[in-house]
Amino acid sequence: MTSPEKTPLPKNYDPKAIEPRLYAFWERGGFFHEDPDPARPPFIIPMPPPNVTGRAHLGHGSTYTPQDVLTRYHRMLGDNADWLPGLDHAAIATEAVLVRELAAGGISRESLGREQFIERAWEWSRSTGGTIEQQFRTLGFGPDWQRSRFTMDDGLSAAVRKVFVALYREGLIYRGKRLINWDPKGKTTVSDAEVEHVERDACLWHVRYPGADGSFAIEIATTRPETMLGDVAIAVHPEDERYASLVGKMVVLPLVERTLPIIADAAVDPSFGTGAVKVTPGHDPTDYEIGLRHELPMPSIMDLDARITGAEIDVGPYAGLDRYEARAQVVEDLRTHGLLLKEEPYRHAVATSERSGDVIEPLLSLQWFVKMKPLAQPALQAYHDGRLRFVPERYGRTYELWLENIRDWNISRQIWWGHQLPVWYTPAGDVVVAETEEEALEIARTRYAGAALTRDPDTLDTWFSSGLWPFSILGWPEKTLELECWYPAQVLITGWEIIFLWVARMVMLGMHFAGGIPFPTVFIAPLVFDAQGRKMSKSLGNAIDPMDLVERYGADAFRIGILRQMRLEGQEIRFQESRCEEARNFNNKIWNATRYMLALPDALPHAMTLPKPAELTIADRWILTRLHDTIVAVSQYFESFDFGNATDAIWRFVWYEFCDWYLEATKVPQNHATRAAVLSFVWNNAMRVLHPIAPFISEEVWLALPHDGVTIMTATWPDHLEVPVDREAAAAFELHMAATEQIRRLKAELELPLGSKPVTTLPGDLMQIAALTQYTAAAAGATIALDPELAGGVKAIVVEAPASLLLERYRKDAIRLRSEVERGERKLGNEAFVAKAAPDVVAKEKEKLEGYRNELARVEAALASMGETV
RNA sequence: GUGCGUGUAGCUCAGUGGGAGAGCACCACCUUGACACGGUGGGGGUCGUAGGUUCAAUCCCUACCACGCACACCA
Repeated sequence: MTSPEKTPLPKNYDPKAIEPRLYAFWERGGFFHEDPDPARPPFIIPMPPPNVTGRAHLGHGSTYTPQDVLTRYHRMLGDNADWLPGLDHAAIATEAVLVRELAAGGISRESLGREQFIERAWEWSRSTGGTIEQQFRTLGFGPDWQRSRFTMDDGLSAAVRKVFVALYREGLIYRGKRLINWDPKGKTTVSDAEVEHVERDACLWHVRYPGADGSFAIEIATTRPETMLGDVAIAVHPEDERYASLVGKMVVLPLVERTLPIIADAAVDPSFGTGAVKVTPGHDPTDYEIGLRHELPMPSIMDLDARITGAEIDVGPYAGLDRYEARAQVVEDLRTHGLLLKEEPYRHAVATSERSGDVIEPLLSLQWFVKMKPLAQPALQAYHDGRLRFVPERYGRTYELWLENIRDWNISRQIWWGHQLPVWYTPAGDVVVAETEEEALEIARTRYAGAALTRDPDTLDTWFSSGLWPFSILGWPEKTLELECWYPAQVLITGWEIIFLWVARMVMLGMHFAGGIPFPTVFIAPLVFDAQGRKMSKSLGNAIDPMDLVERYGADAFRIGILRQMRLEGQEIRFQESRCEEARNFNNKIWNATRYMLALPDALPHAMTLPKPAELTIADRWILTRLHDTIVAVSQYFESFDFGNATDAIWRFVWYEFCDWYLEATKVPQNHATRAAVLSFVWNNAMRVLHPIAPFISEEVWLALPHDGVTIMTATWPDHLEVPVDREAAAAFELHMAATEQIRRLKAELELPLGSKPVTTLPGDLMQIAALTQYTAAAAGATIALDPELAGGVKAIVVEAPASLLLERYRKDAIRLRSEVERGERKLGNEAFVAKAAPDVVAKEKEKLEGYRNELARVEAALASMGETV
């Protein structure tokens, strides 16, 4: 391959001029696309499908960039690598947007009708759904777009129905009246996993319940006085002596004058409040459990609008009031009756809907559930026997704990956008579950001798369909080649906040239906917060749009910036935009190093042609050795998901080793003969190592230099075995580096004048140091000279300068060296140390002491010669 | 309440049982065959506190303090 034409490149790297062009080139070339190939090891990552309504945010930076990095890395390794993208229909979020839009036009969901509503939802999904995928392209993410799936696709919907019917027939899906989490704002149930307990300031009211026989009264404490309308008992702890004599007696429920029994139940904490609690099984999870144990009635006093209703039990004058109005009214009436004993400020965790933010209302309702224990068992087993592991490991505990305490999953939602339950009812109320309406009719005819069926209006929890993701996107239940080759995937990458909602459910459903764990490894990426550790949110105004960052610094800089902030054990990133700016500077550095190479008079030879080993200089050998080590390190960091260290390793190599030292060394005449070949070789390899992290600039540079192939995307991952290593030469060069730094320091401290004429009388290797330090012969009465006797291993630098300048320097050195010598002597004088420490540690200590003593002797001699008493 | 994580330079964070590190910020100097989105040099930390193990602790153990997070039916 010939050297590309040497056209001058602009001085600053301009990502905007390059990134869109390269992305289009990749997509047009079909480089992201892959077909199953049983002959090669698979590397599959199912992309967590972003909400169809969503937009890219910084969280995608920390969770999706690693997926792109690993996919690109494994593609270069030659694996059958594919990153499978898609979109989630985001039932509640989408429905909420549409309902809001309709309301703005004065239309209700019901007046529009289900069919129309769903048509709108489809339109809306189609029109906005492209946004996030386009944004992902801007970020350089390269999933296999041709395989993109949507959770409402025909195929995926069929899988959903199949799974539902199968679970129902196995008895793992059932319908029942249970206490569920009602979201009054979203007008739907939500699962336990979608309920968030938020600390809020509230009030604890102490209320007096008079005894029915008038001989006593009992005081209870509650945060929800309005629910007392649904009270069915008072409960105390069985061993609470204060109330032992009252158990079995009756009290009168204030305001509505119902008599309630006093019961004993261990769920009551005697130390809290008064030790006596009101029991409202229809509106509180604890009370519901107590109600079940004691076979208490469970009246509902609230409807789906969270208004008080007297439909099931007498609620006095409160019927029709909103729950908060009712609370205020009840409190006021209690006060009027003298039954309110105390009001104290109280801070506690309130159950809140993650989606709508509204306070959850526990309600008794007839809903559909998945029986989780039988599904959880194998999923736990897989974790325990190591088939499934988490990185970092501690997240496995989270997974384990949840599965051990798992409760049944409420899957029916009262919204329209989503997978409608494949459930029909006969006029008599018989339940028919089938994959299609035809099948349902058939069942109804044969089993119930009727054909009039009404379909259940509810839809499934969004997470039900995403729980099938790793296999539904591969064509399940059809026996496809994809399923055969690409299931299970190799890794799943996501944030810890959806370990329960999504990860655990994929494991359970995958094991149950697809024949095994969906992925052996789950990498939990850190979540992104602002620099103060606060969650990024629109309302706080601290949210950073990744598109803005790309605009300012380029996609590569965004990726590098966020990857460098990822630490293996970290659970959060306190995002600093400055990291992206630094990364932009880094890219500019790469760009200019490339410009330097292209501007050299030497033609850059083919990238894989190195000079004969004997011809390589120590600078060449050093940078090649460092390249070798960098390839090994980055590969290992990728394999262990340590993206922060991987990026740092490349950064160090490119900037501090290649640019700061090697490029400078190529300006020294003794390195001229070999530099073009070594530069070409090293830079070609470095770009390939960089590519998974910074796909654009690595491609642009790689294409600009001698290379094989059409795109770096399909180039091979550098093989460290092809990079010559010479540790001895590398160590020698490092001595030169140390000497160079020493001289620079002296020059800076002594403020010696700069010049441009290199000294030519120094022996071979020292020339290099002289050149790197811009060393010049005597000027203004000062000279720095290298001790030529020490050429093999530079250890001392002779400085001649005006005594006044040197004196201070030597005094400082003497102080430092004396303390070092003292430290060493003390350590070696400690018999226990010499006797018990490892021999090599002792030997090293002796060597160090010796070195310091020699140096000190030199300095003291110099001081003495200047008339200083030492 | 239980569990987990974190506390190292002004900031964000690496790191190791044997002389404390990086980037940014700061100070000084420098336009040297690419880069001022640059180069060179420098100042700055009792490694949260108190004990313990060890010849040796920033690192291991214990307790405590501070912060963050998850789980939990304290109404």
